Parts: sequence; structure tokens; C-alpha cells
Amino acid sequence: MKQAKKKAFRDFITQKGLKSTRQRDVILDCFLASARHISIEELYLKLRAKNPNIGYATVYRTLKLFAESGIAREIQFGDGQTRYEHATEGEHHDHLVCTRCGKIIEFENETIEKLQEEVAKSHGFLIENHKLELYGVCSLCKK
Amino acid sequence: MKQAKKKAFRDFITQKGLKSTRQRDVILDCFLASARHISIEELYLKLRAKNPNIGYATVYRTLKLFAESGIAREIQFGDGQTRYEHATEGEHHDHLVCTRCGKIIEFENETIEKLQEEVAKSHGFLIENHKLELYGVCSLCKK
DNA sequence: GTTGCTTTTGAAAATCACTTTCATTTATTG
DNA sequence: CAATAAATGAAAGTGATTTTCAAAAGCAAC
Ligand SMILES: [Mn+2]
Ligand SMILES: [Mn+2]
Ligand SMILES: [Zn+2]
Ligand SMILES: [Zn+2]
Repeated sequence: MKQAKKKAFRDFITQKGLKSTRQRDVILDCFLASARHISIEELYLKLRAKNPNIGYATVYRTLKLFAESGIAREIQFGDGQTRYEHATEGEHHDHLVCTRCGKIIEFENETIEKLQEEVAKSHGFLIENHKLELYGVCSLCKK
Repeated sequence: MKQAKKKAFRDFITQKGLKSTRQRDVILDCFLASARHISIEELYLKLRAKNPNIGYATVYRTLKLFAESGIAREIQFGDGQTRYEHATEGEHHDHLVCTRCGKIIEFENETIEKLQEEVAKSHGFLIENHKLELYGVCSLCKK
């Protein structure tokens, strides 16, 4: 899993004629070792702990590269911070977000996806991507 | 329709012990006379045309009040600008957004909504609200 | 209507999340 | 080893939104 992503990113770097740098390696390792849906700030702080002089801009730039290479996906949950999650080629899921504790659950629902296609078709639209987020209270916070 | 919203906002103002001001009236009229999904900047410019000294901050503050009172809903289509749309108590719809021309189509799909509830239930979640946006190419832009 | 107390307003400054700039450092290629 | 092109980090810049604060309304209660 992690090795596959590392290889995918190395390939991306090579094929684009970019350079392999110590920073990119460190950021990739840290990202892959992190929980899903990490914010840039969170990742940056985690990185700074072991690499006190890594630049803020470098983290931003590198995460964009991860997304471009397909190993990460950028997500916005509307709290003003961009988050990145691990992505895998051809995989897709949507999110349940607890508005109390911030817990995030991922889910896939084939039927919903099909219905989305139908809605789009009925309006002559060709879907490129979509965003489905369910906000509410998780089982623990319901107490 | 418009009268109902005006009354709803007046009631909100009264019940909250807020004041009725010329600015709030003007902004409400302009908002109600505008197309759906208007950005704050757009509304501000429209307002300035007839009220050259209305403040930027006042428009921001007032739109938040509209949302709080239930007559408007804040939406983010990921272009970095907050938009507001007319909202009606008990009504809900989702969006199809053209990534080429910006066209927005509203739709409702009962089946999708029911399936969302099922997904939430299966994870012990209680949904408070949700966001479903389908991004793609509209029929005109497909040419 | 005047007074007195609050809330609201507008202009400007501040904030926040990012993005750009640019001089310096680093990776890669011959 | 150069030579060269890309990457980095610190700091400045952006753009949307928010806050600050002194002046200007609202809204009672006289
Ligand atoms: Mn996810
Ligand atoms: Mn709408
Ligand atoms: Zn929770
Ligand atoms: Zn279009």
C-alpha cells in the first residue's frame, strides 16, 4: 500500500522531469504515516517536530504534487482548512462528518452514485466529479 | 414569496431584539431581487450602484443574519467565494455545477435522500444536513 | 420630540489560509 | 567535477472575510 504510493509518486516525479528531494521524501513518509483527512497545518507541525527547518510553502507545494500524482486527494469540509486524504487509483468514497467531535467516516454507495449519473443525464450534464458529505452527530456524541 | 421572506426576517429581528435599519431593508430587497447563488461581491456591487456608501462589512454581517433567520442559505462551490441562495423553510435541493460556464442547476431526488439516511443509520449517525454537488459539463458546454 | 441607552454602521486595520517572489541551495546530467 | 535547471525557505503579497472603534442611527421611556 505505502510502497505502491511511494512508487507511484516516484514514477510521477520521473515522468514529469521533476527532482527527487529529501523534503519530498520526508513529507511523503509523514503523510503516509498520518491519519486520513489531515490538514496542511497539522502535517506541517508534525513535520517540524523532526525537521525544524522545513518550509511552509514546501509542504503546500508538495501536497499539491501528491494530489496531481493521484496518491492524495484534496478535500474541503467547510471549516476553512484544506485537508488531504490518501487516494488510490480508481477508488472513490464519500464522507460522514460528525459536527460535534469531528469524526469522519468514509462510505461508498453504488446506488447513490448511479442515481447521481441519472440526475446528471436528465439535465444533459456530464459529471466529472462530485462531492457528497453528510454532516450530523455520530453514535458516541449522541449520548 | 418575497413578502413571506420579508415578514420572516422582520419577525427574526424582533424576536432577537435587533434593530430594523435602512441598510438591512435595502440589502434584503436587493437580495430578494437577485438571481439565486449570488456571491457577496456581486451583491455588494449591485448595492453600491444605488447606495454608494453602504459598507462592505454591513453586507457580510447582514447576509449572515439572513442565513441565521432561515431566509437564506450559505453555499460554497469551491471557487473561493461564499454565495447565498434564497432558502425556504422545509425546502431542500442539491446542485449540478458546470465547471466550464458556471451554470448551476438545482435538483431534488427523494431516492438519494432516503439512501443517505440509510447510510447514516447504518453508521449510527444522525444527519443534520448534507451537501451534494455534481460537477461537470453542461449540455451547452459539451459542444 | 427629547433624552439616554444600545445597537448598527462604515472605513480602515487585522486576520487567516494560502500563494508568490527571489536569492540561495540542491539534484541531475554530461 | 562543472553546468544548468529545479526546489527550497523566509518573507512579502493576496484575496476573502472579520474585527475594531468612533460616529451615527434605532428605540424606549419620559
Ligand atoms: Mn475520505
Ligand atoms: Mn440552489
Ligand atoms: Zn462525534
Ligand atoms: Zn456550461
